[in-house]
Amino acid sequence: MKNQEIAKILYEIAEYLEMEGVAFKPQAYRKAGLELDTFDRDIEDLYREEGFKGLKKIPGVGESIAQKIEEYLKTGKIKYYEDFKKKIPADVEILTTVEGVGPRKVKIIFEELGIKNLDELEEAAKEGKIRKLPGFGEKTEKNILEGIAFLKRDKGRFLLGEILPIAKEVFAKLEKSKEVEELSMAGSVRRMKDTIGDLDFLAISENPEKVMDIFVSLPGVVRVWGKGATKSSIRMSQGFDMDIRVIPKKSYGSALQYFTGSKDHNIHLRKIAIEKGLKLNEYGVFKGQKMVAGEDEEEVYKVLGLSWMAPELRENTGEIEAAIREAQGKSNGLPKLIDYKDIKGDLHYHSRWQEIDGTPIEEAALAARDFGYEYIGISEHTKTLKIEHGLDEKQLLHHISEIEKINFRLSSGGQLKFRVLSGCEANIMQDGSIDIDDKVLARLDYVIAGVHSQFKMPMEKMTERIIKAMGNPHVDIISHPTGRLIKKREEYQIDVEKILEAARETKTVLEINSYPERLDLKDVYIKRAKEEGVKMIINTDSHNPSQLHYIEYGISQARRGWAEKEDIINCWPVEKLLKFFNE
DNA sequence: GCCGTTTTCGGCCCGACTGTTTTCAGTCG
Repeated sequence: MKNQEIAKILYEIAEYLEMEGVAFKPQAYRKAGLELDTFDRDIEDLYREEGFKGLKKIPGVGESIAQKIEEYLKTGKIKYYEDFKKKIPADVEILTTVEGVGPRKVKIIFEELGIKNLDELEEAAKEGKIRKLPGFGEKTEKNILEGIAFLKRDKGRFLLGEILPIAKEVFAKLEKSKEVEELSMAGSVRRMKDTIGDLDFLAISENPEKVMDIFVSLPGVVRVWGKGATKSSIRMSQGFDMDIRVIPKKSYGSALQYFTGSKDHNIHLRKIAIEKGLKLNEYGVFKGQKMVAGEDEEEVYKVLGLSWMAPELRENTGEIEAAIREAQGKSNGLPKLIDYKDIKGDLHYHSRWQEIDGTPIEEAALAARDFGYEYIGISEHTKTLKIEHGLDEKQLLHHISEIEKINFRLSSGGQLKFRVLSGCEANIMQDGSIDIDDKVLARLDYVIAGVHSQFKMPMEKMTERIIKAMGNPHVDIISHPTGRLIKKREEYQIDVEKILEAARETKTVLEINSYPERLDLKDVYIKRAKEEGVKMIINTDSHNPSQLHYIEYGISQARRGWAEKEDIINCWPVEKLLKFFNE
């Protein structure tokens, strides 16, 4: 589809227009780009069938942008855009990712020094050339160098699983202070996004300056970016930034709403406020001079005609419309999201057969019981995954009998209602076959299958491969279905829609893997799976008991994907689960 | 450049902070 190609060009035109200091046009191009990016029809089909008039039906696309899209579809180029590139041949997209550098600054550094990319910018900054430019100074130059170093090191974002534990620690420390009356996390960490740029905290305090003092002297602070009366910003030793704002009590709810975002959610919400003759900002909802809501987040949504919704939903992907329907008592309102306490067991646990880092089955079972679960499934790797000491058929049969013994031991005395299930995580071979004999698969309580080799197959082949595995009657679950490793490895090339269709037909469950660098399925696919009626399971892929808590990350992604309790099969009791697998 | 039950012109989300300037532009969230 050319939708994304054209969207990208529209975004870039927006940046160029911003460089020129043109008002309002950048927003228009950005809006059209966003609409095209998320448009569910192939733009070429649309143009073929409905022509120029069809293009103008896309929201945000009018006469002028439609002409440019038409030009691209006919010639593969847009002259307006090519002219910009010729005039300013700098990589705007990359350069503006540097903290403190926006389109206007890119224009200046290009026109004065001919800088086109990050390396050239870094060199010029090191040579002290940047500080001499109009509107720049020593500090800006230093910030640019630090910004580039940061980008090079971490690409600017951190895994939810890296950040959340630290966030909770900092939260506990700040909360203990007498000066802090009320404290919340905000931003992407409150929305539980899979990666986090920085951490945002909001507080109520009689003594904001003291809170700022405490904040900038937290352990682990390596730099103070700024310290104002109500806002401070710091860099932590782990490399990420944290912000705090002290908010007046009467505005706390609207500030929480505002700083939780997402940005797109907020823009949409503000437009609704305007339509109602209200003004929404971080200080409250106002009718003229009069404040009509602000202290309580739920009230802020209510006066705008919406029901309150969980932060995980706030991505402007339909939750606002759903919250309006909810508030009006209509059907098709907000989803009743799976709760963080709804999971009854974990079916993806690797134990001692791996020898390297696994722990024995019984230890895992007791840990899972203490974690509050009713069951745990031990799913060892299988034989073709040599590096993980995968089990062969004979060892799998031994695995089953050992689990039977453990279940017997755990239930003797009769007081313990806990069950260990025997499973495996078998390999989907290149041709879609499973590396373990069907007769042995049939003896297990359940079978997970996953792709662990040959990741770089063409889309058609990879899709076929996984669909064939789902067709095996013994395969119940597909683990980490897209294979992504956040910041490390792209998804496999697969046709997600076809996979969903096959999963529904074969009643195969798709895993939501909670491992911090996986979170696979990701939120948008979870939402699609739910819409298609495909069942999912949230597993941790733990290799020892201390990883069982990863389940929180998986649940958060499920919530971001609008999943409800009935969509997730490990919210079920064990009998229902086993019956489902047997069918 | 787009849009419209405030409709074909006039408005578009908006406030805080930094670093530069000497009253404010640029960037960020």
